[in-house]
Amino acid sequence: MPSHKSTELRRSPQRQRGHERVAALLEAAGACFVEKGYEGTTMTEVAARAGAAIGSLYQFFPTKEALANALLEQYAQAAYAELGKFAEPSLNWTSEAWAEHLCAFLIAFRRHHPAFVPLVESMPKPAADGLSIRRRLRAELQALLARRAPHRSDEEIHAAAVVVQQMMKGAAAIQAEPGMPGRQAAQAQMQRAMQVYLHGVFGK
Amino acid sequence: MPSHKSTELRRSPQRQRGHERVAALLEAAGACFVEKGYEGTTMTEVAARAGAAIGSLYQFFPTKEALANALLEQYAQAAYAELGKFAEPSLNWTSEAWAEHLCAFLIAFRRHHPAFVPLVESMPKPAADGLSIRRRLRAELQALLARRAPHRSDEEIHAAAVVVQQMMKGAAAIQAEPGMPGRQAAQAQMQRAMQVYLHGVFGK
Amino acid sequence: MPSHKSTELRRSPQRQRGHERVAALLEAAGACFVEKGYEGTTMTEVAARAGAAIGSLYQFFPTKEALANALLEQYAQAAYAELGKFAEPSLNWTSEAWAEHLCAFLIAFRRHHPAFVPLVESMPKPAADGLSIRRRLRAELQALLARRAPHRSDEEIHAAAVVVQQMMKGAAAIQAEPGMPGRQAAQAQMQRAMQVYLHGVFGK
Amino acid sequence: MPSHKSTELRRSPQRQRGHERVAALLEAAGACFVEKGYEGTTMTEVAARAGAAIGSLYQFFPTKEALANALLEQYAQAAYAELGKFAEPSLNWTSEAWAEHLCAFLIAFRRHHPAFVPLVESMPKPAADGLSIRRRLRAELQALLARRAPHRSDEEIHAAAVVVQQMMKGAAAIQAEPGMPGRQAAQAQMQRAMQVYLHGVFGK
DNA sequence: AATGAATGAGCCTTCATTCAT
DNA sequence: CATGAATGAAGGCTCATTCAT
Repeated sequence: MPSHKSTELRRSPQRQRGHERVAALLEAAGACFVEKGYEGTTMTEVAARAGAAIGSLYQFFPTKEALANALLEQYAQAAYAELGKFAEPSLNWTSEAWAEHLCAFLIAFRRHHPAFVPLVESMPKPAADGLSIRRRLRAELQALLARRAPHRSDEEIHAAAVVVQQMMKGAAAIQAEPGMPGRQAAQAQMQRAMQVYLHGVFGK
Repeated sequence: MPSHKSTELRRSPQRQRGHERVAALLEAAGACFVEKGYEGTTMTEVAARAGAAIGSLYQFFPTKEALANALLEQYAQAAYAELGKFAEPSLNWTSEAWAEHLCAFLIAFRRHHPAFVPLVESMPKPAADGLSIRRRLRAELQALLARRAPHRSDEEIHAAAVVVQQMMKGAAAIQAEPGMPGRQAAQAQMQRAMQVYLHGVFGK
Repeated sequence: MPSHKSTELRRSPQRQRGHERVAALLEAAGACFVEKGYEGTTMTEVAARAGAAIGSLYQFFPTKEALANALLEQYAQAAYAELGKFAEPSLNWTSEAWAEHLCAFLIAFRRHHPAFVPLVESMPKPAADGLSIRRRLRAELQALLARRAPHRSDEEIHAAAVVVQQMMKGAAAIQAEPGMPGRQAAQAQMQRAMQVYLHGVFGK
Repeated sequence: MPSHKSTELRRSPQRQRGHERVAALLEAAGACFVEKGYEGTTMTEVAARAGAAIGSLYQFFPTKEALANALLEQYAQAAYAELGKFAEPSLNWTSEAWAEHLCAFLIAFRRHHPAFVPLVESMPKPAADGLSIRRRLRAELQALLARRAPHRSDEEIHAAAVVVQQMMKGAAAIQAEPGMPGRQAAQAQMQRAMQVYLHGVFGK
């Protein structure tokens, strides 16, 4: 088996296919987790859904848990990146804008990554790897708030971040509830509650 | 109007011994669900933990799902009863008192019934029997708020109930987070957020 | 607890109830066996169907097998009695009458005791108690034929009894087949085949 | 037109090893069904008897029922093929030859596939897939008879096929009865009865 | 005698994971 | 790297039968 000089090019298409495979597998996994939850999802089904053999799946993800964590990590990166975009503009936002953007952010995030909540809720061990996603997002939130309200102590900012995060979850939960009668109104109220709260935090 | 199969006991205990057994089984189930979640809990282990044979467990609960639903129903009854006690006194409460009592209520409820959240979150089908617990509690909340703020329309009250419920969940979530640094402060802030919101609802 | 002189009368109602119980249990068992077969029938269901407690059932029938055998024995008695009625009149029957009566007999028997076939076919051990029903009926058939064709040797009569019995089963099977197109015609042909055969047996 | 679930293999073997496994499993299943009947047979035992793990068995047969149906289908194919061989030669057979061949056919079939009868008799649902084996064989018989007795109407041929099939069963039943005294003679008589009947059908 | 709770061996089936090809 | 057969521990559930009340 002679190896020419451009070995890397030779393997490139292989890597290419590898990436596609991994992407397909993660996507299939996401779909399964949404529909069946963590326990209800079988490795066999994930593989089948991605058009891959079960052996292939295990070549990339040594464990079901690893598969789930990879998905979670992917989501975390996306969330982190998205939230990071708020750094600059948020300095000038009113409390209304803050509430609006934060709520919209989590709602959109959950829509784009529908497997996130089911996975977090149904996994046996809540992602022991490093800091949990929620903790990481809270830290980011904290940094955002700190820049906007520099007169507040670290403790105050931390508490505010915690509260705001819970309210974001509330907003997202309202959004997700299927067939709720006055969802629009409730959603608006939730957002208003956050705005009022932030007003107090930012205010003189 | 026969009650739903999934909540029903296969046979209701008709002797002294039977009632004791059922109670012991439910308690054991609760403990297991807390520790392992729904899927992670084994019928065999539940039975063993209750000092009963596996067959005895199935004598009363035809299915693992039925067992979980029975537990959930029990919790629902307890929550409903507890919240009902607020009916009278809440008429004179300030918004501070409302926030305090509501937060304390859910925190205490979760402490007394630790299996509630894990069960709700990890069960495959979120308790299809009748109205879900959360919906039922929301209705109760709505009734409470309606009496306190009679000048608000039904829609406004409903939205407020939804928001308050989410904030209660937020408070409970903060309380439950293990080893969070400034939990006290965050908790206080969460409660304050609810108070401020309710103040607006109850209006001048 | 004073026992007066007429103890028997005292107990009579009890015996009466006992008989009713047994009858009800056997009937319930028959119905279950028809619908579910031997293995598919549960002692619990039999008891429930008879409006009795499971313990009651076991008071009369120590075993599921015993229950089935009791039923079978009951059927055997009925069949035996019925066939016995042919002894006198059959001496003057033509071969047509023989074929007609014999076919009609088994068909009627199966209609009146629908559990018979399912039970015989689905029981693990084909009723080891004494001679099997089929063997007993064959003996009776043999006796009947022997009186009608005294010029035939025992061996000939035995073979004829075997053949006739199989043809009776054939006729009954045809009758039982649900929704067969030309059942009437097939039935008639089966009967005719038996008649032709018997004609040969009886013939000079 | 996807074939019925109950007969289908969960996955068809795609490698050498797979085919061997399936064959071994079917054979083991046959042996078990003969000895214990459908209900009495354990999947575990089938697997063990085939020298396979329980998981391997389920890799190919998703259900105990599917396993039994696969076996039945295999038998049906064999019977069909065998009976098909009669097409040509049977045109010149005498009624004696017909009776002899037909009886011999079923007897040989049952000897070669001893699981057939126990399976048919002890399965809960008599093989709902497509036409039952018996119905299929009857159709084949009908075709055979139609060619030999073209002067008979369809109705007559159908009835004859039904009757002949029952007599074949009778012959096989006699053959199968263990330790019957004059089996040879009875067998001969059964065959003779069929011959006489066919003589009438064929005769002008 | 009647009742119904108790028992536990055993059944069918699933599924994460491994490994030979 | 891909493939798919192999593995077997474990889980949910059934049911004939026993026994205390």
